[in-house]
Amino acid sequence: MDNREIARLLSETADLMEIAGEDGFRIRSYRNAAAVLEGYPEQVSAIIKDPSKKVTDIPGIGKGIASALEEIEQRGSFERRDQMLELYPPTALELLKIQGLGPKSIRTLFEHYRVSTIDGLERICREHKLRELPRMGEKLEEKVLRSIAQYRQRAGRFLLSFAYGVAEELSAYLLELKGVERVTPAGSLRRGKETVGDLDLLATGPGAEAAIEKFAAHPKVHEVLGKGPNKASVKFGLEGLQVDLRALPDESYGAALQYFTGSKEHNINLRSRAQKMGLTLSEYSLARVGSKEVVASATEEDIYKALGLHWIPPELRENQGEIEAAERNELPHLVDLKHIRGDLHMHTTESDGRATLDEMAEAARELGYEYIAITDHSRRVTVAHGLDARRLSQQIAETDRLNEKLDGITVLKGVEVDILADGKLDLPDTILSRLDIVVASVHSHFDFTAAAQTERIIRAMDNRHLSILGHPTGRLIGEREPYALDLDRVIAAARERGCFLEINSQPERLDLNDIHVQMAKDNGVKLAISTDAHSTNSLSYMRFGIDQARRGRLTRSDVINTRPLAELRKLLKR
DNA sequence: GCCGTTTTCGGCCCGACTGTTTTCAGTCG
Repeated sequence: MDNREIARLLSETADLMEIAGEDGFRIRSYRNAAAVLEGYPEQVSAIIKDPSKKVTDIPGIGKGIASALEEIEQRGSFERRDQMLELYPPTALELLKIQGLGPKSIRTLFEHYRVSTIDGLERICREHKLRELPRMGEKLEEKVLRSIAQYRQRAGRFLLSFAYGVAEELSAYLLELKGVERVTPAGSLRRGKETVGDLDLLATGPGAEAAIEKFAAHPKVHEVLGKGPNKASVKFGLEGLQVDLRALPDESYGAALQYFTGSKEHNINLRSRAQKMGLTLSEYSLARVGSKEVVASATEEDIYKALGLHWIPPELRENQGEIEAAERNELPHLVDLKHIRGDLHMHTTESDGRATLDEMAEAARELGYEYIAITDHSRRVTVAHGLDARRLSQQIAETDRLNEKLDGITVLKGVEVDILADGKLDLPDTILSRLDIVVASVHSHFDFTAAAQTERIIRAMDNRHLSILGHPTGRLIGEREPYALDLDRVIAAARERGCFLEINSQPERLDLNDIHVQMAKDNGVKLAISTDAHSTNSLSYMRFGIDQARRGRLTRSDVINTRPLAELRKLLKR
């Protein structure tokens, strides 16, 4: 079992322990261990097998969890988890996803009504029986019903980052076979959608058919939905992501890649275009109607070219005018990961990050960045141990010292300052004025009306120290809806004031989304693509922000952190 | 359950808000 799956077992157990009402600190230990393992560079299973190493050397892993890890390695579970699952069915964990319900309420619900499923919960609410429980009432019933509806809408979708991880793991696994030359993800993953329903992989080479067998035999495949000589479809991992693998001859690789990348609407449009030209487009080839002579099939470029089009980047294939733009050679030159010169939003151990200032700077230097900005939380976010003016002032001094000894990268002084309920910023101007960059974000009062929330944010932007509005809609994919906001007004206000908007690359945030990104661009507002990293590992989230930016049609010049440092500094002055 | 130590037990980021209550538990971040 890999670290990610182990982390999942630990954090699920922690959730169940919370429902069972166990000691909070013990629960925190399990959560902490899960978080550490998720980002740990070395596989736990390898450490266990290596007699010269100890899992207890991993910070956050002591004797207790070490023995749980050994048990997991041997039999895929551990005693405490089994005990918990005897008390509460695993479906109870799903209830934690419903806003307004926490572990205590779930326990009460289970004790009174034996309810542990979403369907059961919905019935209890509809029958007005939730309000009969202690400390619950009518408003909670309504809130829960709303939340259940939202939960159902998003069920069955997986975060882009998760699908990327599975695609990489399976590609590496299949490429071990001699004769497998290429394994390429298609579908919504290739289009960079923020969530994907299933994963499509294409394999080519003389050994591609053997890859189908190897694929179905992967240790993490727990159900084979179908398998033939050229295609297999499976449920993968504990999470049950559906993965389809297709073996293809080299000569039809381009046609297949085009076909399976979609979107469906893009392909329909493309096929009707082919028809008008006396051609027919399928997953095997672009061919002449009648003679069946193949016109193009080996590469996507050949196919688009034969249809009189420039090649269209996958992120644009949504039938939103991209085919017409390709015909007129008016496709935007999309921003690319390699254009990014720095990262403008990240945290350190001073607030809720896991790495120190020095470690973050070093990791960024290894990524080849020219600059980064350190933006720890401000004091209002007490849970994150936010900085007050005094501590921020110390960090400024420390950053100055670091810059003197650092070679090849510049660390910009910054903060992620909280936008308070009234639109004021959480730190005085006297300290903000000493910074290179101020990211300002909303972390509270998500329930304001759209008018009030919009006013609040625009008032924050009135502060001339504000450089970038962080994660502007506050959504968490699969967990929390964006707050009500008049984004048109926010964008207009940003343009008038010379503020920038953020694309937050955290896989569950990714806001602004593609539509909003394009709105900003169309209204002349530039964006920053930032990772909001809380560890050195998560600096790599940049790719997800880039995907979102590309879907929003951004070019290099639309993105401020593609600029050299001197230019960026000029842009940051208001 | 982990960590760190004045080495064997005490501390572990906690404040704001909400809906339910009559004084606060539970949720959220």
